[in-house]
Amino acid sequence: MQSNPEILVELLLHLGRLAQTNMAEGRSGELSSAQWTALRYLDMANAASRTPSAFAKFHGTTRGTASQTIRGLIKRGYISQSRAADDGRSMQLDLTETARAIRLGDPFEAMVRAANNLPDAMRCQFADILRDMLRQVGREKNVRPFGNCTNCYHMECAEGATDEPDNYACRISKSPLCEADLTLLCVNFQPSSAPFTTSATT
Amino acid sequence: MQSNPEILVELLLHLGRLAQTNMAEGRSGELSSAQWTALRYLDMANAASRTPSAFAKFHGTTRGTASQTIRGLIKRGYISQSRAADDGRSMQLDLTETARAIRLGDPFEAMVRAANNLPDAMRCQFADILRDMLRQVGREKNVRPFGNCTNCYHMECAEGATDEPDNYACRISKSPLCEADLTLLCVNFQPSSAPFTTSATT
DNA sequence: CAATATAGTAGCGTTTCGCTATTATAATTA
DNA sequence: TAATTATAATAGCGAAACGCTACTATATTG
Repeated sequence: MQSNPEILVELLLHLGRLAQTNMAEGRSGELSSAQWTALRYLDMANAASRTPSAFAKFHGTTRGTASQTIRGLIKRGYISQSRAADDGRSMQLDLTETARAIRLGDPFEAMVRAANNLPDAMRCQFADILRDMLRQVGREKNVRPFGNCTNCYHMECAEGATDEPDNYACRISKSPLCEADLTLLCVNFQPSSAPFTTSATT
Repeated sequence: MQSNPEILVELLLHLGRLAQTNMAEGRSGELSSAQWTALRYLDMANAASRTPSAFAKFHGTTRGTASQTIRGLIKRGYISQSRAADDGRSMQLDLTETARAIRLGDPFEAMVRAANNLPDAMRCQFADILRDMLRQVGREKNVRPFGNCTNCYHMECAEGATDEPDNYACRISKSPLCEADLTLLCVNFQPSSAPFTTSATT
């Protein structure tokens, strides 16, 4: 009935606020909104993207702030930190088992349940619309999108390829991709259809 | 294609973050995210709801924080403050003309443009889904919904009513409603179908 | 008229976040 | 190979946001 775009966006923001706050406990003893976001991100990102810098890009903040957010999680034992194998500057971040356990208490889960209650078709369309808007807003604000290998410009098929996942490789990391990698977020993602113009390099 | 609910919610949060930050200017000289939200809220709310307390409820924060957010806007001349006519404790907040002018620079407008680009039917469905999820999450987190008179439990028709808007009245404010009021957000909103159980009274 | 509830605000401390170095490692080039 | 430039991470500082606890003023209720 109502299709006023301003109200629509306000609804979306309202939902976003609601998803990040846990009314019950006044944030006491719990993690901050930024820290929950970091945990979720690290759970969704491939190895090359589990670094403070990549999270900073994802979260739209500075490396300094990201580093600080992560420090708190390390102190609490939710993240383990190690030097990256291929790049001595990078820190490799990984969720600990404790972190996976508390993920269930993420205030964001209430919204996951709500999304699960939607009929399948509606949920698919919902996701499509969100992706479309994200693309539009991202272009306007010069923010690089995140995505996974399945439709990434940098993915290539080995010659004489069959459908075996082992036959896929990434031109950036110069390494073959295992099946699990294909669905994980990657900081190097480039939409295969329309390569992104990196005009805004900070 | 993908309908993983977790990714869907993450998309939504990502979009919300993007909508609230202006990448160009490093937040300098501009308003905070909370302050933009206050300006938008005050522009959408009816007179009875343009108070610090009502905004605090809407924004999911405390009266103290809301008061502080608003203080900054008053200092900058974006909000005028006066005693409410019917309740001597309440402060009546109103946007100034200056505020309406700068509303155009709200980082949130990029998303309004994106929403506007959606086909009409899709935008309507999008809004419906958002409302549905808001209802679900709100119920789970015990947050009262905001809405307008059009489907509010407290609205009543005068006897022998025609379709003239003058014939509507609000049982809470005990006053007739002018046409403009009908579409504005109200802190006293109660869904007409399923009255909300106010079990969580702070 | 007394007791209780609500609206708003001030003040304090904590936390978050952005910004500016600074250090360490990679990549590039002379 | 040596020098230069770029990138990753972090420390430290300051500003701002936020929650919490009074406290005052006005309404409402018994």
